[in-house]
Amino acid sequence: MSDWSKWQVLRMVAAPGEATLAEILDGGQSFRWQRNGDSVWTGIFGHHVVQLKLHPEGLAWRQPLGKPNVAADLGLYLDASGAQVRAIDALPWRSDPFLAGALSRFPGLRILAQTPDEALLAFLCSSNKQIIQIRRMVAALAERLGQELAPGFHALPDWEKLAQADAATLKACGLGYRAKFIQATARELEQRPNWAAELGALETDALLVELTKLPGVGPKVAACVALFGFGRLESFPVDTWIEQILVEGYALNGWKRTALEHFGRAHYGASAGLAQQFLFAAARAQSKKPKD
DNA sequence: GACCAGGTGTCGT
DNA sequence: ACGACACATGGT
Repeated sequence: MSDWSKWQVLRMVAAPGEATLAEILDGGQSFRWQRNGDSVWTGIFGHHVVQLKLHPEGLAWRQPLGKPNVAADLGLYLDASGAQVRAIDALPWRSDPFLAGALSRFPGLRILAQTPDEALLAFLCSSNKQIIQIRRMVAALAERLGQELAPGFHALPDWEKLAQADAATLKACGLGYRAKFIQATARELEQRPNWAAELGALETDALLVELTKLPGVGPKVAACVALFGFGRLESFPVDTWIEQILVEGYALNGWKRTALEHFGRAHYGASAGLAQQFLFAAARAQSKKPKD
């Protein structure tokens, strides 16, 4: 265990409450956060280790002693300035009661500003897995191959490290058949240390095309990497949850995933990905309730 | 033991 | 282009 700094306050526009904070940190966009006993969250973003807890004006945070101050980076990561509040207001909730219902359930919900590398590695692990299992795979990769940032806390490994990892190590991370996708993508990207900047210069549709060329990256993973890693709020990932909730909410029986992705981007517009995050949260909350 | 999991790649038609 | 199936592993 580390020694921690004093708690400090990060002021936030649209500060989240307890349920929304849980959805932000453990709702399937990032897989690097864990809830400790007393509603304290411990997580890693970039090369920073942080603890968070609720605060009326935003969030309280602290970090291991002796590290560069994370306040500025944390504010960007959590969109403390509330840029996404305006993007949410631009969604068509005034004419769409179904969307309005989802938005009202999780006030303060937002997209975290992960790095492209983190989003790509995590969502390469995501296919055909539950969120808790993805988190364990990512944690295992960090622990075995990532740089130690503070006692017991590891950054994610870079692509070079992943490309060089032996099969036994990857197998021990519980990746299953995803191990070969991760290694193949790592071997491409270790040759392209500037890949994120290169792809980041592209328009979103071109970005999606390029991401899909990587082994193990199909339409859904590409959309997640664009949304969560490159901050493309118009990107609209369609997974089993979104498929189900769109079909039910808009009576789109028989629509396939590519068609639903087009529907989402056309109907929700420039911040369709944000709408997606609220719908995803609402769908999962619904399924946890007892059956009616 | 069967079924499913924030899908993708590969094969049939 | 569309549908079915295999894929590794573990259980919100």
